[in-house]
Amino acid sequence: MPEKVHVKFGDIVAGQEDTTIPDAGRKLKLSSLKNGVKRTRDGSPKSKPHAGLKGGPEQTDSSGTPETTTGPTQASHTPVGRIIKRNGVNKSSAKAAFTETSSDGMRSSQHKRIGFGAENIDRQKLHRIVQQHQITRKLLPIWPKKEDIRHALRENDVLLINGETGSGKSTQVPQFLYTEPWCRRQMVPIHQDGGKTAEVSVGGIIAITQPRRVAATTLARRVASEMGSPFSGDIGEVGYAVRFDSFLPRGTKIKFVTEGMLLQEMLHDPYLRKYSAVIVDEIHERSVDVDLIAGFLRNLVHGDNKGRGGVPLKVVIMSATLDLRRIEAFFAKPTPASRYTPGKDLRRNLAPRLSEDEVDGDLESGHPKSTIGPFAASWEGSGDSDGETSSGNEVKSASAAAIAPAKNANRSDQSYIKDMPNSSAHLAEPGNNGVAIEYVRGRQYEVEINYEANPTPDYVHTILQTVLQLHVTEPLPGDILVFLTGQDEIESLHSALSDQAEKIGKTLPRMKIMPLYGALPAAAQQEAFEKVKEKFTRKIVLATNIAETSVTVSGVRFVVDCGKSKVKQYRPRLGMESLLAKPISRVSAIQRAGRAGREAKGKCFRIYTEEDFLRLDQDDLPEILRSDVLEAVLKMKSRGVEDVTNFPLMDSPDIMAIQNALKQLHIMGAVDDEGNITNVGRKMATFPLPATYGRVLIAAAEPRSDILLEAIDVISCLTTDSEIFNQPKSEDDQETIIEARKDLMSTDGDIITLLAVVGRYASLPHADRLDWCRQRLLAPRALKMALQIRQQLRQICRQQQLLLEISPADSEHYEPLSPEKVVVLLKTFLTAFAAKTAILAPDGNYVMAVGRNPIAVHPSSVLFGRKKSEAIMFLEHVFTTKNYAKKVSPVQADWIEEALMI
DNA sequence: TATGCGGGA
Repeated sequence: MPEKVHVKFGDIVAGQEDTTIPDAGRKLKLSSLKNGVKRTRDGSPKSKPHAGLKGGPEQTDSSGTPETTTGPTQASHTPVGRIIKRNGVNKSSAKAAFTETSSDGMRSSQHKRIGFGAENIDRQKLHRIVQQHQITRKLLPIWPKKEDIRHALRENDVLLINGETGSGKSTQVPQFLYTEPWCRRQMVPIHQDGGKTAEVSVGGIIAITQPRRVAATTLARRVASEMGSPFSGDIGEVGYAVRFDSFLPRGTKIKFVTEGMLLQEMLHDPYLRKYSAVIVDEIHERSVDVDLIAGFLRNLVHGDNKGRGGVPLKVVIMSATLDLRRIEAFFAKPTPASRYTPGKDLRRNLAPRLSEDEVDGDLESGHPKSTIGPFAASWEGSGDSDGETSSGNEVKSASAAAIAPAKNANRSDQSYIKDMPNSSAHLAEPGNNGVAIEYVRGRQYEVEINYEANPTPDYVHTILQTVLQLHVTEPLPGDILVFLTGQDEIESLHSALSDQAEKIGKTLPRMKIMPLYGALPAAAQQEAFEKVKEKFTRKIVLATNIAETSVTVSGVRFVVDCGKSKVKQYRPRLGMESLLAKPISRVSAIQRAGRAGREAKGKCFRIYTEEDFLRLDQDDLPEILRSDVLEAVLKMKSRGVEDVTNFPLMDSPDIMAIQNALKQLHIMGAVDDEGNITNVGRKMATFPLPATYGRVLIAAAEPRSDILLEAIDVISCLTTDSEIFNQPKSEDDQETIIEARKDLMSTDGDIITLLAVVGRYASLPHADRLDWCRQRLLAPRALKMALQIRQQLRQICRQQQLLLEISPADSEHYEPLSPEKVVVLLKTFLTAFAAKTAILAPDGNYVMAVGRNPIAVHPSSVLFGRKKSEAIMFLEHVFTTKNYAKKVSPVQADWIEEALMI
């Protein structure tokens, strides 16, 4: 057997660090304290009976329903302290809940319960729960950093925290900070237009952003429990806000939000006056939204804060990977030595990407093999390699971090750091740039890394062998998680493994093979995440990237990594996106391997060579460099950015991509000839929709069209996160589906078909809807969501005065759209999609009206395989095996001409 | 003529 190399995950990540950590200066900055206006303090909490901890052992009050609100008004605009009326109980009698603060968060969280004054029983139970939490909280790696983190933010406005998985940063950092003096709500004078001055409330809440809804809600619940703050009722200190769902009790001090939700709030509150601090969690995932948030926060920190009455906004950036230097440079106080020029100084240094051939290469043997890796040096350099015992306090002090890199021999990592722009300038003046940094070790069991000896020609086949070998040789417990690129690979490996499973001897455990990808129904996904119930059975999860970042797949001790994933890539020249399998980044490979060490020691099998690994890019390309930036540009413009090319972004898109976006926005009437945002553009941005769909709604509301309700119906269907039409898996399925949906599929294309589906569905009594869906093999959950979105969009349209106050209820008589109205609706879509059209060429293929690229109707369209019309409009297109048009409708060539003229 | 990596408002 080949030699194995034992690598601890923290070590790999930590090993990339090769420089000293600037120590936060010890000078006390008084400015932020001086500004502090005396706190409005209400020491007499109004007590009102309410429920105990939701989910707790005893729920004493059954009268209160969960305080979870629905609908956009409350979700996005509810100011804290607003009186929310529910269950017919007016809660206005309760006074503003300002909590006692003390220098010790623990003590205060125990005695300051608001609303529990009269209920000794509740108070005692909560007290016990909080005490129990204290024991586990103190064991978290981040706990000993508590005072350092508080200190850092008293002296600096920006703090970067590098906290690995399991460090406890997401739950603990807000709790460390909410009792800080700078976190108090203040009434400050703000000068307004016309020379008037108004008293405005600033601060009092800490926002913490999450990339995913599930993270925002579950973290809020967890933190509420740790603080003894109720998760139902009208008073509490911890809340959350995600689309369609928010819980914001009066007295909220810590608020978990999705990134998109914070951006939405910035439309109405560009200075984030509600907040004393914004904590950006998981910034390393680098979504477009988080990049925009980082830019806005940088402006708020370094720009004028007159809009906040001079009250500084504290910013905490948290990341699980160590590429903090660029972020530090980004947030550093502008000085002559380190002037930040958007899109120039921070160009990322990318290693050339491996081509498909280089990664696959050719190969004879498919046997897993291990080699000595470059990461043998451990974080501390010695000891502490036992994962079982290392789950205690593993806090990395800043000074120790300076030692570790010397032991790390990886040249490629070092050169990556060395070439990092701006790094040396800032390291020369530690602690002087207004940015503090803390490093916290994570909790991660040891994971042994194995590589292929030689490149594999067919990794699905090699993975099959590897999985079978693992199953035969490794004892239970120990589930296997396989990373593949897409549904097709998952299905083919699934069937190959199933064939083999039947041949396996009775003495071996059974194999429970579970696919896991986004298009699967939620229940099937959930099953893959859960522990396997059957005895003497090994779970083998075949997953896409979905398993890399979201919820932990429990039970996994073995990871098999194909080394690739499908990535979206925008091509500014063609104005379209492709979706192709590409080699993953090193960070991503490390993340995948880490999935084996969440519960115990684990092993990772990389189905590529170590040389391949070393040639991978360090980081993934951030999404903003891979996407059509039309959305991002509109978001900037609508939030007050006049010159988008000078907006500070950690990574600036290609200038051509920005120009394309501006051009498109101009065609849609979202920006005027000078590039300033128009009223149409502002309205577009208020919709929780792609900009194009927002444009369609505005066009639909015009009197000459008068087709807004229908457009809302269609767009509601288009923006559900799961497909309404379950896709056939076999040819037999295909036949039955066509038969079952005969009454719905329209020759007028996918738009009209969706309109018919949601119209029919909504007209049914609730009791009949499920059966109706089943008979037609439609996804009931998706349709339910469509109606929810429809409701939200109708409400926004009413607010925007696009829709009259009265609008039909859900249940109504369904009537198919008249042929005249069909034309109107399709032409309405053309106002935003004129460029996404194709004309039938003489050879019988479609070519795009703009650019003349060939394009084919995607098999998921109702128009697939039907007689071709003279032209088509499509709402989506993607380049995979070839250029495909999705969500297709037949149009006339002269309609396109007309639309392009305007 | 033959098919959708993953998030989010």
